[in-house]
Amino acid sequence: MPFADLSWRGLIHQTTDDAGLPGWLAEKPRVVYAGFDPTADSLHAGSLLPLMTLRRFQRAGHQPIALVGGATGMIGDPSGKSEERNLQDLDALRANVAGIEAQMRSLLDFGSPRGALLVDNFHWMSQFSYLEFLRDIGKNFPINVMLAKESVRSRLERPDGGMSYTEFSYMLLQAYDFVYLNRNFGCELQFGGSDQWGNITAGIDLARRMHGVQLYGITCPLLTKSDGGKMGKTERGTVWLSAARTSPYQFYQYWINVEDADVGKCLRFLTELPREEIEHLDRSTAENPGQRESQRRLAEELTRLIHGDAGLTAARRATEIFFGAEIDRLSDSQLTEIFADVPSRELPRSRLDADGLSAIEAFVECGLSKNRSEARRTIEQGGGYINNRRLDSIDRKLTAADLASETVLVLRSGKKKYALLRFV
RNA sequence: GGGGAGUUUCCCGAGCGGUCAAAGGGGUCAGACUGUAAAUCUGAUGGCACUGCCUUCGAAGGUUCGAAUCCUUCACUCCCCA
Repeated sequence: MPFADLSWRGLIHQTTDDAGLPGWLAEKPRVVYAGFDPTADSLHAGSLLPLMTLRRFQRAGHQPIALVGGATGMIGDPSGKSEERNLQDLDALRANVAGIEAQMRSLLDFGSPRGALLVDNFHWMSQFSYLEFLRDIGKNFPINVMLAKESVRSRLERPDGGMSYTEFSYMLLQAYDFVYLNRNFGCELQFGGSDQWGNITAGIDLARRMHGVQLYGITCPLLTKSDGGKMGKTERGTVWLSAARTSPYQFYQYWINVEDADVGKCLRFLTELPREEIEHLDRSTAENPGQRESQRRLAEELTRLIHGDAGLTAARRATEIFFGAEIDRLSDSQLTEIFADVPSRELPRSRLDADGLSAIEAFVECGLSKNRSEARRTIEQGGGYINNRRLDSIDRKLTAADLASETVLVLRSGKKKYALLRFV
């Protein structure tokens, strides 16, 4: 049942047993694992795909294991990476793992009897001595097979090519993870992006050699944008799942702005919307692209999933206001939350007294205009707004009556460049 | 070592004694249109106390009522011949 679901969603790139897997999965609950990199204390948009897939398996009655690579993260997977990773120190890794775990709790059920597990391969990898690892694990890897792996070959073929012995060993570690999870948790299926194929099959080979057991692997296509860029990156950087790093508003906006060409794939890969609804949304995008129904639905689903109903409400409210709704009688805390990403500046409250602060000065003070000439120009051309109300005169003076909340004035230049002035 | 060309406002690039804050293009900023898209169109684009004033055309001096434009020296860049 999950197989058919994964299949129509386009999530199946390769499997180790096309014919057998659907039946094998339907037969009884299985244990599935996918790996995550602990390179930061938060997961990012790119982690959503494997995470959602684990969630699909769990909902279909299987037991998911999320493996964070505390050990492998120290090494770095050479697949598709441009350069060798900086080795991270232990404390940083520990903190990262803790942050990631907290985020996974909202997507996977860790509580019930056969609930999801979160494991860190540092726990078992750090127990090995070098000699033991070579003797027990290393001897099972023929060098010629390792060299033939895509991840290794492509690296060696590059003009600036080459990789360290450490990176070369990466696949042994990931292979052993699979064997370890099989032995200790009965895990029999590994899921990953198509770039993980070599590492997954390495694990399957190792299990067969060491224990004579048959394990399985599924890879999914990489989630890329139609223009070749990486999904989950903006000009301002990575889209994180942590609200502290990427506000719910920014997160929501990222998905709202997904290209028409990519939105169908995102709906299939990242949401749990049923097939009929997604197909309906596809038609809507084709016939009525201006409505952007698909993008709205996508942003809504993902924001709710990651940031909850409260996060979604906040993101929507921020969206309304960012796109021009008049700002009136709000509180400082509401404004601060909505405009969390906007530059702000404090001025003494006395500046609003008497004749008040000229609009031109306000634009310069908050940094929206470099100098008075620029501020004058912007306002003269109809691009100056206070609390989202267009300024109609360059002589406009601002007083306490213009505050949008207790102490805040919201300035805007053009369509969506905002700044705040706080009067304290 | 000899000969030649150049250095202009954010960038490219015109200007070669007054009408030059300096053409044109790019970029940027606003406006219109629009799907929070792309494209397009319009306006603006040294500063300020903004119908006026001040500071800019490699640097410093000089000629002139007046210089980005002429002269001198200096600095840097490029090309050609040795």
